Amino acid sequence: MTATRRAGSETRAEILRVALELFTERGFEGTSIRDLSEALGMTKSSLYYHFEGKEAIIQALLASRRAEVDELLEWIDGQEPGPELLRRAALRWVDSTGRERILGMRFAHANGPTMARLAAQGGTRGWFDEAITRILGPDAPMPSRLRARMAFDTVSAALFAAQGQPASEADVLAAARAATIALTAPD
Amino acid sequence: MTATRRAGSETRAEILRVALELFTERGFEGTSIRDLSEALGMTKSSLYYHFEGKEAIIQALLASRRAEVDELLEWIDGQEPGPELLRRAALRWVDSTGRERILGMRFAHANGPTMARLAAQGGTRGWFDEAITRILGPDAPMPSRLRARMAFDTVSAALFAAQGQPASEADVLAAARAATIALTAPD
DNA sequence: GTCTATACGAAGATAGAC
DNA sequence: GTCTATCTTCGTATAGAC
Repeated sequence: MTATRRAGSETRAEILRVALELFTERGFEGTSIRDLSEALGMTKSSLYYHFEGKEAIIQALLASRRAEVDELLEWIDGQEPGPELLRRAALRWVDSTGRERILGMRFAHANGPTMARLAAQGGTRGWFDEAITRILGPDAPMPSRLRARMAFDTVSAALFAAQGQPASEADVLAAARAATIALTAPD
Repeated sequence: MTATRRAGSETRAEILRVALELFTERGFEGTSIRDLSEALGMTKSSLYYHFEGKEAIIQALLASRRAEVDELLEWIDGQEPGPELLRRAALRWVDSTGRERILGMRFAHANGPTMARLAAQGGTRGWFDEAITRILGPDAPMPSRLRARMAFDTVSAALFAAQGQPASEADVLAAARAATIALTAPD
């Protein structure tokens, strides 16, 4: 935030990268600090130098995800409201999906209970609720809200559908895009 | 299978019921044998009398899920192939969703890595692949396969979308049904 | 910043009495 | 079938040297 500082915590970034990978593959609870430190080629203790604990790592992971949703919210605020805003917003979200976000989604998917727990305390939950309320208005009926939410979640759904399948990332994103369009078709 | 036996394992069923609940809420890895036995009002040791271990419990849970997919496969085999079979089959699946299956889906969703692990060894993975191959034929391109799979998975997706939302089960099923229809619309 | 060593509790699982 | 120990392993976390 305060511009230039010393280079310093490159290790931190590396830890986060590997943690995201392992937590996604084996789940948060299924990954021990041991596993993580071994994958990083350092000892557990060194890990504790960089992060207060396992919990701090997942929180840091979440924070970087949060930024993307904030960007979406800002974009929505700058748009003209209207019946096609939902599709435009959802497609914008889907089309801006990159490697990191895919990993984040796989992660979220692989860690349902953990995410729910963090949501309960922190403020994870509601990131998208906020977006949907701004698009549909505060009085939209639940079925519409659910359908809108599903239109945003198509990448996650396509990822799920592709599990165990020889599907490329491009296949997944294409399926997601098509689904978003289908789910936001006018009645 | 061999018809009437002594009443016996009513406890087994009770264990499975509670296990499904806890594994779904807290995740498989996040639920200890302790937690489970306490929720059941018995000791860990008693649990071990009924099941060989934690792993055996989850396997039993999976087996009962398997039956429903088999039923779907059989139904598909009895149908006339054609371009609308996908929609009919997917709607049949969605419309036959009951309490138990919803729990099973929440469970699967809450336990991604565990499910993947079981899939790798046992034969979990591929239950739906089989159905989709029978419907679309063995040569269907990947994007079509993914989309078809997503059409079956709408309940799961709607459940995900409804997390943290004051949505009723009816809302969820309605959203799922609408999504299945949208996803199986003819080009 | 990274290491060795270790404390401490919780987890899965078993033995054997009732 | 259910209980009371008890074993062993693994997990998070800390102390303190280098």
